[in-house]
Amino acid sequence: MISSPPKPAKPKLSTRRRLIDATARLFAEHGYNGLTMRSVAQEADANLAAANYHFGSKDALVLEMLRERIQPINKRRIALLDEARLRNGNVAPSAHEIFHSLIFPIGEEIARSSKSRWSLAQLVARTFTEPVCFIERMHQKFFSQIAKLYHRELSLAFPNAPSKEIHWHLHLAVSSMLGALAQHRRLRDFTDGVCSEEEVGEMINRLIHFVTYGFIYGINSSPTE
Amino acid sequence: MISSPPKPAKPKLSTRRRLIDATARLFAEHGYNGLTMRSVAQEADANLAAANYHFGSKDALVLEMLRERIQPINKRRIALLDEARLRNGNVAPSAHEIFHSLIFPIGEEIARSSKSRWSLAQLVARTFTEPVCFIERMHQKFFSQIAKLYHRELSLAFPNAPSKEIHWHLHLAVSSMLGALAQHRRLRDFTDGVCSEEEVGEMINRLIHFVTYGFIYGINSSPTE
DNA sequence: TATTTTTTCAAACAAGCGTTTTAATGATTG
DNA sequence: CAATCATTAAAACGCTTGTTTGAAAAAATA
Repeated sequence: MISSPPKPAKPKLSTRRRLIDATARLFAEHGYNGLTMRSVAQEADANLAAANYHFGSKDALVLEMLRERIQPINKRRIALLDEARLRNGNVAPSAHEIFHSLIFPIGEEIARSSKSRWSLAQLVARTFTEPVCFIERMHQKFFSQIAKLYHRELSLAFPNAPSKEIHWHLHLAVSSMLGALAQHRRLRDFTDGVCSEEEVGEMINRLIHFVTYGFIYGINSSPTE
Repeated sequence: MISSPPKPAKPKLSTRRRLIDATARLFAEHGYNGLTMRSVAQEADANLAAANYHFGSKDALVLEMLRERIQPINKRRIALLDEARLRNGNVAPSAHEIFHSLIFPIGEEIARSSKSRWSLAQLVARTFTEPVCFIERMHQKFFSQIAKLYHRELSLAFPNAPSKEIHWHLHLAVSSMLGALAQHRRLRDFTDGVCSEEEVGEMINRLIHFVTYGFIYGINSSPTE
């Protein structure tokens, strides 16, 4: 009457897919040490040995999950930067456009995954907090080149600012972004119930402005004091 | 000839003291799950059972360590706020004074503990990242009242700003502070070796300005997108 | 349909976990 | 000195961890 006969309305994704998604949820919630192969198997409704069969080890499983989540965001960042450059007639994007391209894609991704909205926020934040060695190396691989790209872009937007000051304030901007994402789920508690975690879009918009102003006015008054 | 006879130049702190300090180091580096009673005992040069004897459980040990580290910082914050209020003749402190009082004490504490400088930075950051329930409750106890204090203070400094916007931007400011502290040890990597983790004072100063500007200009352009 | 390959499953492995226990030590007090 | 206390020490307790194993099931290929 409702569901089609061949498949019971729930196609049930592949075991591999379910394992990765479960890993993302559990890694975001409990971190690397708190994530256990048994919890992954249970969350993914799979056998304990399945994860080791498909990925070889816990490390490889988490690494693959991170790669899958991070790469599209970085691609979107570069796309937004290119858009802005094109829109301005190949002139350097403004600070606001630059930080928009840096922060907005994460907001998009958080909003896209309607289930447990702030899961990705937690995940990204964890990536920067977890001290595990292979994650640090992975960071080096995934974020060092895009960090250089943004430094280059900001140098064009602020031709009079010393390179070191751009480094300093880009670091502060990225740190603010990660901190805001990491703290987002505590928003309600922290604001005494006034602000809600549901308003992801509001948060991202305010964050972009906050970071942009901090950067612009911070870099123009940096050597003094 | 050099050392006084009664004590062998190294007084060797009490077991309790060594256990707490070791807990701080290991908790900062590995988080709650990564911290093991065995590693604490080894780091503190104490017996495995000593921690359970002195504190009762792993939870109680970590809680006591956190309390000992956090309370003096919050007291210093309130003292700096009172100083500023007094200096201005009981007039509300400025945004810069407010955020100075919020952020500077952590910088002081980080600089004071010369050994492994960014240990406290990591520790404070972990406190906000770790999802363990008892830490969340502890946060509620230690930071909810001081958050209300800062909201009140900022309401006086920005009498025309809606309360909700102050909540939003105070949240962003605190998140930025924590993010910057958490990311501080990655400063060198992130800035391609240009900025060094040794310059804690520079970092704190720039952070205070960054956050102050982000708050001031963010809150004055908040409802309009 | 028969055969090969891929995937699942339950069980077991050694290692590490927080905690408890019991005995031995050290210091303090009578 | 004797006795009471606080502290340390080593060993063991269940329990959970990541990983491996070998057989069963399913899917794919011929």
